Amino acid sequence: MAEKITPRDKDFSQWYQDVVLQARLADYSPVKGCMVIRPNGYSIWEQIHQDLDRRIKATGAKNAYFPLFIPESFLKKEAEHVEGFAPQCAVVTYAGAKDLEEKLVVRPTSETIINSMFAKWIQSYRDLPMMINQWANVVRWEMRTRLFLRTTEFLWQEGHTCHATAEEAEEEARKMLHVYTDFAEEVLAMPVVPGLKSESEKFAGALRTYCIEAMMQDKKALQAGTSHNLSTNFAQAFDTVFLDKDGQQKVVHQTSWGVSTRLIGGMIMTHSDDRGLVLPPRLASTHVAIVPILSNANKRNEVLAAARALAKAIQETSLHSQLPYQVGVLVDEDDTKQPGWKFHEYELIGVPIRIELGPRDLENGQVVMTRRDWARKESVALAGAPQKVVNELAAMQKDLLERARAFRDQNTFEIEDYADFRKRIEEPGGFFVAAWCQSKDCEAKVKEETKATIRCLPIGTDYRPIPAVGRCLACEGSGSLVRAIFARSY
RNA sequence: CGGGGCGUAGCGCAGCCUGGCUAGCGCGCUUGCUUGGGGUGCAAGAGGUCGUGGGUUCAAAUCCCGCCGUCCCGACCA
Repeated sequence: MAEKITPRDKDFSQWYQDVVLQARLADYSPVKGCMVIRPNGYSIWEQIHQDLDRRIKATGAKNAYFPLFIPESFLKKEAEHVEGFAPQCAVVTYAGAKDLEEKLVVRPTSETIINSMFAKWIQSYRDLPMMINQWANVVRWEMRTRLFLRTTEFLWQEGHTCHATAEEAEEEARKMLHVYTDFAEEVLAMPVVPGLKSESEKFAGALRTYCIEAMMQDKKALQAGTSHNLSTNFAQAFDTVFLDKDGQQKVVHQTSWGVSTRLIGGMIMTHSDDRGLVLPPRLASTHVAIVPILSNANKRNEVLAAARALAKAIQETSLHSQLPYQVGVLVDEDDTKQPGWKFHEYELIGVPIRIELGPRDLENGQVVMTRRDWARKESVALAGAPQKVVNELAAMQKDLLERARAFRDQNTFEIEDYADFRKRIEEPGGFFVAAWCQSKDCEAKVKEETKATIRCLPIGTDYRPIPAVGRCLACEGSGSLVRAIFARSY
């Protein structure tokens, strides 16, 4: 069933696609650029949804749902917004067997339609802050698509908040940046750099955009989440005003923030290897696959009984453990497949821990255990196996993050000389931290000449870009320098 | 929209350059036996309008032209 995986050294992009397809996470649909998420892939999204939803609610946001269709006029109310999104919108012009009086945009994001309701719901400062989140699908007609990373239709979570003051809105945008940073690192085991987008890279309609940027195994960057301070841009366009304590009519200050199914792609490109998917335990639904070795017909029932008892013991032990999830254990009793076949299969789909249990083990009172991110097998006493599983699941979650962080740090370089930069962005590649004079021209020049963009401006404890000394990477000027991460990206 | 590749069995491909015999191979599938601690082995089977339309020719999977589909690279990507 499963073909051999294309070696990564040939073509990372092809390797990535193979992992997605062969681990049966997703397929392309008949509609170009649209993705069918298979059960294997969707269960990962369910874990993300469940965990992140809890974190979002903890900030006070409430879930709601807004329509898929947005009247075209709504989108046009905010000038920068429509300019940024119009080229990639899908628009319904004909429905109910006739041409529509007003065209309907299939939402590329929901700022406008949500603001149309905010304007009705918000009357006084007592209604603030208003914090709404929705889990939904959006459509963006990109020219080029990639499974999970950039699909025509994708699933995401988008939060939209209204606040009485600019300070509160800014605080909210920063708070969500933290939520995303913690989530990416704790759950996806994907280290990220939190920072600010440059003017040219920020969200269309935002005052400023915070983001988290991750490094993939080919050393390219991936934007993994964004949190925008929208200031009053949309509120002014939609007349979202409130009566403040001082009796004055004021415009609300807003934020929006979101992450998408792209996180799944990022997680794959961070951890997986040539044998297939590597799933951080917190994203797995099956954490342990027990493969009973049924070679000996006389011992068959004994082996099966031991395997089932072990599964039960693991689940029970995990209930009393510190693990923040319930451990899923599978006993693979299918005897139309050989053990070797099963080993490959569970590696392909990324089951974190595999246990072999056969007649030989029963005699010795042990099992053979291996972790998906190990190259070795270990013999473990049967009695101690459940605790060992719990320990290794926790350790694997930690190890994956640390390994990815070490990889990123090893491939992040300080750089000053532009000629040197042009050489090294090609080979070996990576993140390049350099001084930037904050001019659009310098940013554009670098992009034009090297295909590298400013992924983000790392921020200090004051959330502002970190001042730099020396000279701008591109123009060698020495005025108003900040540190910027330059990299090629997805 | 540009540049390139590919379309032959469910999947992956060879054959094409240099036209010709019954269109092949691997995996998968079916049946039986065997095997089972890293994708067991053996045997017998099923499965193909060679993407599509036209042209050249005694003869086209193979040569020529159009079209369609698909993938990669680029442009695009809050």
